[in-house]
Amino acid sequence: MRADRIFCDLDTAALQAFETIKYATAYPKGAVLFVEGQAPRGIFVLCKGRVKLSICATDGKTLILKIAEPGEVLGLSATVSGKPYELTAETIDPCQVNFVKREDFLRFLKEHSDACFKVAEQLSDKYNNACHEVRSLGLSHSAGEKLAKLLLEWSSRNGESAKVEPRLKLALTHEEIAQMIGTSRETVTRLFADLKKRQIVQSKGSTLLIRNKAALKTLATNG
Amino acid sequence: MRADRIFCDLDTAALQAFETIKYATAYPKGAVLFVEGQAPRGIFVLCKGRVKLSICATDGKTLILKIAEPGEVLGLSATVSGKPYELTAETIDPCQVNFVKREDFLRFLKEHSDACFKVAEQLSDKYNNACHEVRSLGLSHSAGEKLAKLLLEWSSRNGESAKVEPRLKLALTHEEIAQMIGTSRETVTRLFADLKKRQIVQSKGSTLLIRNKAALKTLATNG
DNA sequence: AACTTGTTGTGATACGGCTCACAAATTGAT
DNA sequence: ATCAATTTGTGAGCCGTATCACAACAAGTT
Repeated sequence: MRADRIFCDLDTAALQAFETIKYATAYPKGAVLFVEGQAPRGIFVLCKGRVKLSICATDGKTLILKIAEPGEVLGLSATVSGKPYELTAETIDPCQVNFVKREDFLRFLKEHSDACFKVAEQLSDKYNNACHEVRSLGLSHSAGEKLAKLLLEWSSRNGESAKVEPRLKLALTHEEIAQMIGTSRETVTRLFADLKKRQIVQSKGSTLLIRNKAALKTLATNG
Repeated sequence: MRADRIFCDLDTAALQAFETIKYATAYPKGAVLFVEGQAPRGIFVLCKGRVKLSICATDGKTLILKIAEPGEVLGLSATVSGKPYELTAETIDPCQVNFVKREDFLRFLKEHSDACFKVAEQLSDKYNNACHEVRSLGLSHSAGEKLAKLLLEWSSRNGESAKVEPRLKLALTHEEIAQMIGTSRETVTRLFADLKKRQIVQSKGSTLLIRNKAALKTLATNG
């Protein structure tokens, strides 16, 4: 319920102020919170559900940057800088969201310096992630390398990372996975086929079992 | 001299505080301010000269993210978040830099909320740029498209953008340009040859004349 | 059970761009 | 002016992967 972690450990005055300016809202699956290029209306604190963050080229080609989880603040940098949203946010589950209007939020930041500092930290994190994305995209990892990285990252989220043979749910289609690593759907299908043939992974329904984590790590680091 | 623009329009108290914690330093050409992966020592406010910001893969492949100009604050997000520097900063001119130690800077931010807000804005900008980079890398623009974009961006910096046939100095080698758009040196050479053959650009020494801006723009937008 | 719709598996083909290997042209030192 | 070092120009070949075109499933509908 209280998943707006970022603004949680503020002093009570700030917390109260935040309560008065936030709008608790609910969105169905598939709702669009904002679209890249739009003028920033405000921030969205994700409390429940997942949100797909993506950028999209004029020709329809899409790159999924990340699947945001509860606790994340969306639209923060655009709201702070006043520049257009740099990406598109679309719910992929029913979501609960706290929305704060831009003017309210900016006033809130100026009046509560500890919140402002938290925001700076948050923005640093986002920048950090973006840099990782740039690294993975720019230093031309092969598609196979990027898929291996993605699978390892996913397995580390589910608390399954410690296990020798981590298990994970593939909640995304090959098409979406392709959009996450910047390749085509067919390539993803072929890569999975290859991983299975080489006994590195094994799938039962939508569950994927990593049978050879070491091999996957090798793939993730060496071309 | 007073090129640390970001912290310029603060109240006098903050300004004074900043003066006491900054170290004015000078670096020769080729000096390394920080390396990706290092623990953050503090921020570097670039006052004079240019700094090359890059990330580097284990195999030596390098991607130049940007050439920072005076006024830019380097190492900001790492210093705020405490995570390692996410890129490498190396001077390509003799540079004058104001350095502020991490602890001093964090204290400064907590004591001067307007500075903190400025930092949040600055970080938003950086995040924005990173997103653009992601877009240009991820949505697989062809090498030609990216080069066209780069040339247009450069011509718009020199105040030459208004002119019908902007002129610009190519201060970088083909190799470095290749590292900026994530391709190989040979490809850059071939692309330039092609642009010249098609009368879109023309070069005299290290000066490049854009003869057909419209064509270049077409290249930059349509694959 | 028959159909529609969305996903996945797989071949054939084509192309962009990387690599390798030199040659030609600059640039800078002495 | 000469020589070394760097940068640029260009060909040939190769590899990864995008694209196209279907076939094989799966899941839900009526």
